Amino acid sequence: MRRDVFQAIADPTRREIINLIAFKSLNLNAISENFDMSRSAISQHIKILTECGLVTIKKEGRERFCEVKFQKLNEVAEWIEQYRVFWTNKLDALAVHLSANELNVKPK
Amino acid sequence: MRRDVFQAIADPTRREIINLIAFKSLNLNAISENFDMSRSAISQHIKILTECGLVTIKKEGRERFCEVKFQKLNEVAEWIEQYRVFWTNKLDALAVHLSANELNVKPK
DNA sequence: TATATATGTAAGTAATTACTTACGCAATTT
DNA sequence: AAATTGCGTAAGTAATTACTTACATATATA
Repeated sequence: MRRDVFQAIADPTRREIINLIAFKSLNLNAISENFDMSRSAISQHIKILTECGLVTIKKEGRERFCEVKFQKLNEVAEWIEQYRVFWTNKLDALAVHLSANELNVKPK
Repeated sequence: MRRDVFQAIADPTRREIINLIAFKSLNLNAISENFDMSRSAISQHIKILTECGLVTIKKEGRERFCEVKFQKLNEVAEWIEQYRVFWTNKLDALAVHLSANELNVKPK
């Protein structure tokens, strides 16, 4: 069972969940109130998010508050950032990139 | 059928394909030589990548050369960048972010 | 022209995904 | 103590995914 951040954020519901709890930790019921699906479905999405480390849960009595571990997004950010020079017009950045990588531009 | 960039890059094989053709446009056979799966499977991955706009195909005789349209990655980059301030230590950046958004920090 | 090459696609399949309802359990409230 | 609340999870299901093999088509080569 693959459980990586790329797969976790592939689902639009899970991205919405992250948006929702980005600024404010919420418990599970509060999260599911924002969606047109069962609490159980949300619970299962949260499970996937915690399994890949994107969300952590803090128990408070019978409630579970979910919060985002943003640094996990860095895995995705880094993968994308290596290509940013190709879609911006900053050719200076490309030059920096190339020299930083000592012109080792061969893939694989 | 969902066909967005988030879903396209969720698959590790497709990310490898992008890595492979990032610096050098390759035809389909050249791409599949790098993988332990059938040419047909790679062809289907390429189809998904083209359907979401991440890859375009240029015909040359009987060959089809695949190249990455990097700016499509911007959709993902932007979604992630909004959270970058939360995982870097740059609190100045956070301040800038907050003021830039006029302190409208409520999700949804 | 016959053959080889490069590719697309249909059909089939096993595994995975994204849900649902039902149930159980722990914590809280009455 | 009994009822309510918050949550996790099992089981079932329909749709999707990631492959496979087989076949069709267009282009290039002998």
